[in-house]
Amino acid sequence: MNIVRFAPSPTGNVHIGNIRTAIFDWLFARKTKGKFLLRIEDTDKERSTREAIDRLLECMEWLGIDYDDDIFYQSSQEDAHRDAAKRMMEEQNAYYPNVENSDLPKPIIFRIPWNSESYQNVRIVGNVELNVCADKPVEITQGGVKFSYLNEKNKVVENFFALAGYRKLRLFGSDDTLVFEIENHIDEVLKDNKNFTFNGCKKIAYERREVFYNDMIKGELSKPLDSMKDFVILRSDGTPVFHLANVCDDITQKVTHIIRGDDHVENTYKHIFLFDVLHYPIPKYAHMPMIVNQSGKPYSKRDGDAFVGDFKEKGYLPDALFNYLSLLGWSPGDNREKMSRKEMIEAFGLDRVKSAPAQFDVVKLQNMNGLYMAELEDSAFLDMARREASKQGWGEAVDKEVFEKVAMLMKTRTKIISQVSDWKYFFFDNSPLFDMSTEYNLSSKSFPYDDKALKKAFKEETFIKAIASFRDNIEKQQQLECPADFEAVIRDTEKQCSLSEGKLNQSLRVALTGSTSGANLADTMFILGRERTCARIEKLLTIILSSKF
RNA sequence: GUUCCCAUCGUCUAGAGGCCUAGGACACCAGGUUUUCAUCCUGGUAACAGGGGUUCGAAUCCCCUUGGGAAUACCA
Repeated sequence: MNIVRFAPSPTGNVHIGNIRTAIFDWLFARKTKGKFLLRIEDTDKERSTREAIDRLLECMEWLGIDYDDDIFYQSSQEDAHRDAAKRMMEEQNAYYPNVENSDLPKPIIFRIPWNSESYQNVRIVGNVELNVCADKPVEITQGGVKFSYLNEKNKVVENFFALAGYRKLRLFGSDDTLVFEIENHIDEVLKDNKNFTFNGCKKIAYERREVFYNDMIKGELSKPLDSMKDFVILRSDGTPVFHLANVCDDITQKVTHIIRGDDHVENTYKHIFLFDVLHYPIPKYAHMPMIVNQSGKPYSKRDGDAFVGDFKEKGYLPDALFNYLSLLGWSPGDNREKMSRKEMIEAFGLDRVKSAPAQFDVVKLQNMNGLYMAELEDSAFLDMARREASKQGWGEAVDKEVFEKVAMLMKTRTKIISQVSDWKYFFFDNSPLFDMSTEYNLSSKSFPYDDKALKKAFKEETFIKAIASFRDNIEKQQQLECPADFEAVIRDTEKQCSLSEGKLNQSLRVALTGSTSGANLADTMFILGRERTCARIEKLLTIILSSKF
């Protein structure tokens, strides 16, 4: 059975990059009928908080990302981590660093294994010869090989990488004589902790090897061993560092597939050795592309906008966010975009995940959200709208029944619930342009005109005259008891002004709402009523005739 | 500095050597929206980063360049 895990560290707010990783892990687990485990990596006690954990859990629940088994807290595993480090020491896969002042507590450092020709993930790639700077010493210690060489730009580059990167290392003096052969002295370095320093060396030669693995998303990836360093696994205070804890826990939790962000590929090369040394088969790896923000930069926890909870706060629907995020770096391969969980699970596969980073686009998210909004039950939508209007500070001020009517009219064209602020033109007449003297001092405007729409709608004088006639007709009209009555007046006015049917719609809409899109015009007028309809037209005429636009 | 990764419209993407005059979605622009009325409709602009190969044929394979990103911690 496949076992995957989502392993966030609760040191801040979960951002969309994190949660997108969780989504892919979850999708993979559900698709393959495996397990999706949640592990909280709280070993950084300074920065981990209970609050962050609670918020994370809340976000996951909101998005419907359910996990199997109990939550696994990494902090509960410290003994296991220390044991593992101890075992590595015993098996000489780890060591204490050489330091002058030996009274201080020492960390434990993991050694990239010297003897790794039997490792399935290590291979020889060729022989290397480098001209070293003779005026700089070549040092060989437990920690690795240190020397300096001249790069292509003739700059001195200092090199210090793990011992394991230098199998068959040979050092040559200025007269090309062999001064040192590492294979003859390796036990002295490894076991007796002996150091070698050579001055005046001219050339260094060794066999280059590399670690490699097959990434389920990115294909075969590799890294030369002479670009890797030994690394600390247990701090001098006895606490485990990320690499150790992470790998130990994956072993404890029997994780089979590690699906995580791109920023971990480099760690993978280290972890492969750790798994090996701990005698555990290397899991399958899949590294997902990062999500970048509007300016094309990677999201960090500092990006306030990216906190998942904020999307909830702003009124996004969880299914919409989930759906949108799943489409960042993955696609089902056909033209489907809006998909149910079931469809996504069925279509999901790591082989279809891209390896290029994806930019987060709020506008498209909003559109996706609108698709989900339209599917909401009327009552659920109404509840959301009421809450939102209250939150915006005007919900209590309006008639409940009218509000309900408006909500039903606007439901299918609401992309995100905060757009209920656009409905204010149904209720209020005050705005910079529409100063109808009502007491209305809310911070946001009720309905400023769309300038472009205004110009377009009244480009021709006919329309100015026509809406004036319409106002006259409405004032005269006895029967105005349903939207159809308004509709009839619109049609009559069109005839009267020799306009073809429907031609007057746009101008009237702009006059009444300030915008080119909205609910059905007659419905809108019916809700506004005779008085306000006339008053708005009157006001607009004043504006136009005084050439304010 | 070193190592590694990435590159199709503004954005998300389709693309497995010939179905590509490069498809879809969002955004944008232009029109239209009386009827049975909205997840409004119709149309349009817009991309294979550049240069070399390989091949009868390249968005697709190889190399180089450029540009972006990551890692290089006693953070995770």
